[in-house]
Amino acid sequence: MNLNKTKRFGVHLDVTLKLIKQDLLRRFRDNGIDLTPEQWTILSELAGHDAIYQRDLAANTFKDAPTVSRIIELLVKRGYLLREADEEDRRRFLVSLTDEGQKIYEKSAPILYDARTLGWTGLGDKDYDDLTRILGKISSNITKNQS
Amino acid sequence: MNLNKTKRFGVHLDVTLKLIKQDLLRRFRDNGIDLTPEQWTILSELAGHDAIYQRDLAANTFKDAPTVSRIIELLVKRGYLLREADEEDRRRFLVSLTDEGQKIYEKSAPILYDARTLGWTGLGDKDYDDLTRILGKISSNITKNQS
DNA sequence: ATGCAATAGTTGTTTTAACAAGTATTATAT
DNA sequence: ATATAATACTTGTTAAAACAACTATTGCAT
Repeated sequence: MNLNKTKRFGVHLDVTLKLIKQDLLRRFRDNGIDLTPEQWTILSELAGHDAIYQRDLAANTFKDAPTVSRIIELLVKRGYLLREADEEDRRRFLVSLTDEGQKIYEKSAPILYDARTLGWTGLGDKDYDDLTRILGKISSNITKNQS
Repeated sequence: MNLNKTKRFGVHLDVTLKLIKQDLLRRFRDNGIDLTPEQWTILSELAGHDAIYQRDLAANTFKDAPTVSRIIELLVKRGYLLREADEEDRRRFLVSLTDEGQKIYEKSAPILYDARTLGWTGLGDKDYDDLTRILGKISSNITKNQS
């Protein structure tokens, strides 16, 4: 029951993630790209594929349905995404990149590259393995306990 | 310029932190505690001290002034915090826990303990050192580059 | 001593996220 | 075959965060 003896991993993650997102947002802005990190996540998920169901977009990006719905709505409004009803199941919507969306994705890719490269300076493959292992363990500890 | 060769550490942090916050929120809710993780951060920062300036609360929790202002407003409304003007400098406000605030903090502490303990299951001191070192390095990489 | 800059905090707007509740469509059970 | 359940998505509400713009107070320069 002594809180001081527990590992305060949440705070560390919170602070670092905040910095990462602020940094990326600033880099986008400085390069005339009007995208948030979250919007970029959706674009990058679509960049590899032809068209994706909103459902799968949500699952792949670990966002919930309402959040994905609103991000898509916003990106459609800006001309980056196309949303069309599925023929076979009219509950579903297929989402894909427009030419504009592809263009902005390609423009943003080198910025992501720079941000990641700089953020990872002084760290190696072993560190990445450790980080993903530890974060994966925390995640599975939480999700396994919930079911 | 090849994005695939960079380390995608941001996504991992994002997903894990989301799970941690969802888990904590659910635990609070299940125990009849109406607090968000962010509100808890403010309470816990105050728990050790007599009274703190909003300015320092913001710095210590890595939140910006408007965010802290609104969280405090909310917690004052619920009777957990006291906000009073500083005598010497009337721009400043001193924030402190009320008895109710102290009570809810003490009620939430064991929940934090449980959440942290479970989240860290199967991980050790060396892992914690690695995690904090890696996250600290990423943070300093970003902040040093900005100045 | 006055003007100007700096500091502390608030307010407005937008985005993301969580949650609850809603609609529309499809699947399933009896 | 029809009622019910499940699925896909939307809408409303609240909170947190980022940013810009604002008020009020204090510090500083000349």
